[in-house]
Amino acid sequence: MKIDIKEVAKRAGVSIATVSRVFSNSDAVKPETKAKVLKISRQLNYVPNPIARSLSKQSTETIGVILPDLAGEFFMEIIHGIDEAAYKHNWFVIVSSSHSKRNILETLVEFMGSGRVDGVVLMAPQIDERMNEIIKKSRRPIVFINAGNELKDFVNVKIDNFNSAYNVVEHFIKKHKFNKIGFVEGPSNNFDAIERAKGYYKALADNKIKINGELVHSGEFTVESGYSGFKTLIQGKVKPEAIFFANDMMAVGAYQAAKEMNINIPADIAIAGFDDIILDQFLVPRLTTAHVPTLDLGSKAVTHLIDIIKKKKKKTLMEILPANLVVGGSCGCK
Amino acid sequence: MKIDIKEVAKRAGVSIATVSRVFSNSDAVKPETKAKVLKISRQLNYVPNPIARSLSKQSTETIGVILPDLAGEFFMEIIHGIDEAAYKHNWFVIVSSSHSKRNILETLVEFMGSGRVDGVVLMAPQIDERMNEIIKKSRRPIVFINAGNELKDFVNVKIDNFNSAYNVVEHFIKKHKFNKIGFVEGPSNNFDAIERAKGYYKALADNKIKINGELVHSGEFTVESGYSGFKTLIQGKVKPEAIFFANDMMAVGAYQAAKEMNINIPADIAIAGFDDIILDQFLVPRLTTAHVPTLDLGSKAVTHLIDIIKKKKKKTLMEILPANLVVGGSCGCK
DNA sequence: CTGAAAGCGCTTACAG
DNA sequence: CTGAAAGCGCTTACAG
Repeated sequence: MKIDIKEVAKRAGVSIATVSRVFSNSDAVKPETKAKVLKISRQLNYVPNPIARSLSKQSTETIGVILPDLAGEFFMEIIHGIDEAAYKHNWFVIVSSSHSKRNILETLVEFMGSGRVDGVVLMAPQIDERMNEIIKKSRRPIVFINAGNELKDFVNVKIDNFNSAYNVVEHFIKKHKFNKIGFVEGPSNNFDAIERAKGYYKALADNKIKINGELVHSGEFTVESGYSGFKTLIQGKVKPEAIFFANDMMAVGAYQAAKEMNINIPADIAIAGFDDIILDQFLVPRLTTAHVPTLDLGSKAVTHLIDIIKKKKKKTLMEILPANLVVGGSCGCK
Repeated sequence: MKIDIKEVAKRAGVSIATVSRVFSNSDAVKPETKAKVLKISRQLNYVPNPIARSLSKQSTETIGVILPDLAGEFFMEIIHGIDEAAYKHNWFVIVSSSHSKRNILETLVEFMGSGRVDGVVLMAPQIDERMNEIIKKSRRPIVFINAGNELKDFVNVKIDNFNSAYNVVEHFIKKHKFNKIGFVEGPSNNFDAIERAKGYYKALADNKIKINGELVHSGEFTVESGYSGFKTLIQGKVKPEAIFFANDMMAVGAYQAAKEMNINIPADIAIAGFDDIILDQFLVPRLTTAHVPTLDLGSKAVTHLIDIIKKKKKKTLMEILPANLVVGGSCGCK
């Protein structure tokens, strides 16, 4: 037996409009009537059909999430944050990651064109021309996570790469009195990597430490590039006292290289990274790094998105979350 | 300007029924008519509204996924597998994890009662009475991941804990000629842990190795319990040649303990785990373990679910995926 | 406080 | 091969 609003209305002796009002609990309904409807509903195990409601209200109370890839703990935590925030507001989340077969663009079009979601949280490593067009044309709000600075007219929640990197390097300088500090950069087209590099240079400059090209090596955010970056720097002309890796995965590569070369961290050389991935906790000594608050990234994005949808006012906002310094043993502390 | 089926129909000079047919591409439509509709649609950027379609067809082409918790790489990969499989079939995925505030039960009721999803993939650590009732009453199909054996009437995709654990232990016996093999168990109420323990005991028995209670220690699947389990066994009366940990996190604890105690793995003692978490790859030496195919777990579950929904036949099936042995250096190989 | 009725954007059996 | 019309299960402006 199918239980719909009609059935409940019939059994409660009221119209479907009244039943509807009871469940949207906005309009006034006489308490007795309400009680009766609720009682019948419970008996019948009735739950309003959200699909029908969505069609009628022209809103789904669902947000779409588009991530570049569903692998990796970083994205996992973002989804976690998103899910938590959405739940608080009683919203649903549809997740979609881009695979080889499906690109971000396609998913975005799908989400935007259809009435399936009321808004989208988008994390795209880079925004190209076509994507930009879709975004500009879009009627539904979009909140970005960790996008570049080019998106002036949107809400963008991101990490403070610059200052956080600055703080890591300054820790080396102020606390440990190092002045030969190596740096293994990230990919040159990566937004995060660029900001982190700027932080490194600025920290040196502010502390009157001359920048030495011998101490800087390019990397790719991979374990391997950290491994080779470490070896190169350590065998270079200028021997660094410390090396700052633009992300933790590269620092992991450094641990491997150090082990092979019988170099002790931090006695022989200090190390720091960026991200605070779970793996760090298992490194011996623990890696000194900047903690990226992934969970917050997700939950803030959702909260902003729902605000925009509900209030229907277009907001422009850049929220920058700090990545606080996490001091482990790899820098020489402890 | 709102673009709906009516608008497209008007501009293409056909009825909405025809437009609908073009997009459901089931019914025959004259090629020229179809081309015309498609052209107009493209111009207008028209995409059929899936909400309206769902209401009309009484099916959503969306599956709900309920996981005990959205944290941890294990679940991440499951979602990844689910998402991939769903995408292949052009279905959507709504994810929901249980938090402190929301339990699995509540989410299940929500999914089942409403017309929001056509079926559910459920991963629950244990199935209690109330949950069982909901499950039994449910009209929509449910596919379980890693549930116990009690669910005879459903599709259940799971890991072959028993045989995989057996293989790990047998590797110690056959390949390395060990006969003093320690074991750190998982939680006693955990289904996976129980099966893995059985595998350990059976491998010993089949190889005529006497079971020695001194060599078995209880653990909690945590790093800490692995740490203390390792210490206890290594300082026990019977010194083990090898220790099998019921999961990798506990083995990680063993690495830490070994380092502290200046014990070399595998020279002084061989180690093996179960799960093949990402962390393993960074352990030195790499951990020997059983690889749990999480991705497959997710994708198989979805594929079964969609099959059931589409064919509308109730299926009962227990699909058991092997967790193949991954040989690292921790057992003494290499 | 409540009901009749139009409407949300589709699908599909029926008729032609 | 195509169209008119009923229907999917709700919401909500309007009238009372």
